[in-house]
Amino acid sequence: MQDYPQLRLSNQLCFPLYACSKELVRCYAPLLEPYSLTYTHYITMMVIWEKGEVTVSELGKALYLDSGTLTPVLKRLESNGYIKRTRKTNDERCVIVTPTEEGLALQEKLKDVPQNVGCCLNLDASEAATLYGLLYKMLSGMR
Amino acid sequence: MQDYPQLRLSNQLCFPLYACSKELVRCYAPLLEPYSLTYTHYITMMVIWEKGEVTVSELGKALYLDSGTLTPVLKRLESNGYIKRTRKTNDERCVIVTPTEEGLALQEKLKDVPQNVGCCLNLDASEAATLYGLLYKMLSGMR
DNA sequence: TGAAATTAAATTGTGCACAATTGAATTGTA
DNA sequence: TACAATTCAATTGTGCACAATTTAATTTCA
Repeated sequence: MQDYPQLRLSNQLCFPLYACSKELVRCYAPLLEPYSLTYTHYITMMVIWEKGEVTVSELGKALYLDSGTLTPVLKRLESNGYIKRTRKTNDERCVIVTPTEEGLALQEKLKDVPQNVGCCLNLDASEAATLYGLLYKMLSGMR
Repeated sequence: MQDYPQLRLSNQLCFPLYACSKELVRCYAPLLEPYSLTYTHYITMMVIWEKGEVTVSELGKALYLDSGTLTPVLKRLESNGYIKRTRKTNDERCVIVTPTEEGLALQEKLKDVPQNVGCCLNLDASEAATLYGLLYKMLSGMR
């Protein structure tokens, strides 16, 4: 049946990447759900916390997401009271996203999430660092 | 704005994993599209080629997917003529998936896909092997 | 200056992914 | 043997992700 070894699932690099990513996102769900956040909301908030104010396209570059994904995500974050969306006064095309007080307060509530997820990772610190480096190296060649 | 360093995007291991996975799936799209396949179809066919015949739940275990995802994927693979779906005669609950001639013939057509994707990876063989090992180690602790 | 080109975000349409539920078949066991 | 529990796939509902298109604002430049 299997004519080419390179077409075996166990010979793919892409597959464990795909599976790990999904499983890891699933680990976050129960930790974020109490705040009505999904994983995508969570990483979006990270960029907003860091930059203070950011346009949709800047968010897209940071997160590798386009407006088709971000627009509904941002609408929901806004309706949940975590962010404000306004237009730039000197360029009405751009939407500026800023955190609300409640959005900033999320940091305190979520500060233990990374550690809690890290625990179910089965990697030691040095392995995690190696993995991190390889993933960013790979990413750098892909866009 | 950023009160906790552990909540910075650049301090997450999950994020490059998530981004890499998405970008890599995107690399496959143009290579698979001529055969009306998505990435999910492609990895599903890999398991079918390898096992020759396989139930939906076996596919789910191999691919980390549930029937909610697989049922529509398998229906489409069937309507495209790549697989057959039948019920086990001794257990009518189970659906058995087998490749058609056309489904088997896909292997020849797709045999260069792994190499073509591998080229845009920016990793040498030893780095890829390290990454592979770490991802499977991580996966092993997650389910 | 004014038309063409570009840019930004939103919209539309398709498909994946998963939780939860359903319904049918099978298995376990009292 | 009957009935409860389990298993399997399908269904339902929600949300992400992305390609392609649209609409509006801005910029370029003839």
